[in-house]
Amino acid sequence: MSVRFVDDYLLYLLARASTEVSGHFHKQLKQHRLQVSEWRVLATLSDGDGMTLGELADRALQRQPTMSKIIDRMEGSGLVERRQSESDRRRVCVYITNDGRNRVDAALYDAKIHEAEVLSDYGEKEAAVLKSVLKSLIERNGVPVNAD
Amino acid sequence: MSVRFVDDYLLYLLARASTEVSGHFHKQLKQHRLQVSEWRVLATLSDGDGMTLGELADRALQRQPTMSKIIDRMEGSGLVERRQSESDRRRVCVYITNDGRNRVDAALYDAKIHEAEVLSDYGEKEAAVLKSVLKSLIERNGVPVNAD
DNA sequence: GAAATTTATATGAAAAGGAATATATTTCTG
DNA sequence: CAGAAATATATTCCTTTTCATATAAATTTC
Repeated sequence: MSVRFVDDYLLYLLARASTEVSGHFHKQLKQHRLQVSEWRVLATLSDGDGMTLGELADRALQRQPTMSKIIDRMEGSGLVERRQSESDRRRVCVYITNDGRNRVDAALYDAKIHEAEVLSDYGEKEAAVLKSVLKSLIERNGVPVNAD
Repeated sequence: MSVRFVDDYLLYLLARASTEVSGHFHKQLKQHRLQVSEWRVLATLSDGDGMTLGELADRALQRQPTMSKIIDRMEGSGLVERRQSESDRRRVCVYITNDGRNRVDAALYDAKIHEAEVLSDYGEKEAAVLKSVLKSLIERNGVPVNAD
């Protein structure tokens, strides 16, 4: 019973764990009529409005041109709105609308429950260690995201 | 300095860690002229040919119709080939060609170096714990993948 | 301070992905 | 064993993403 390469390969384990764990929640998102990318935008904005489009792209794990189009759609469906920055007119900041706020609040509620369910398989300390290792992987391998 | 929701949200940490850690390697893949999905197919097949298209889709984190198209492309570029199963003619098994084998071997070489680099930030024990937690997340949240 | 460079976002064409469904084969049921 | 149900893959149509590049504003350089 040999172990396949991928079954012990870190990048695969990360990708697969992310996919599997997210799977259930992504189904719930459909009940909120939210796409995964829309959810990520709203969740990212949920506790800090007015982020630039570029920063939003980084945080929501999308490329900049993709984010432009995601915001196009979300603006069209009334979830967010663009406002040009006054200090730097190249920049476009994105804000949640009241509608968007209501939608994301409902989804956030489910997200927290789901996360608690996933983590209920582990002890409190174990969960903390998992998160902290993930954060360190992000820090050490990612582009720094503006440490303010 | 409040902590944003997403910055401590397990699903986000998983997705982000996966994206960031894989980022560097995915750039290397370009030098091998391999797409991420192609790499995943080849890596999955690399130590066990002749998997059905459906099983391959599960393991390579793709949906079945998507995998049909990926295999179309890869067959076109000579990386793999389809063979109909004799015992069950609905099934299509996928095999690496010699060309595909050479390409994946080169990429596997880089993958192992890259993984070692990422893990070099951690102790041997710490790395083992990380992988084992990821495996348990996969097991507990995923559809069982045929425990043979 | 004008030209060159850099930075931020948008756009267009092409590739890839997704949902629903068609097709073919096998298995189950009475 | 015939018909129904289930399973495996392919296909169609449509949406989303990507790559390359355009546009516009700010910053740097001389």
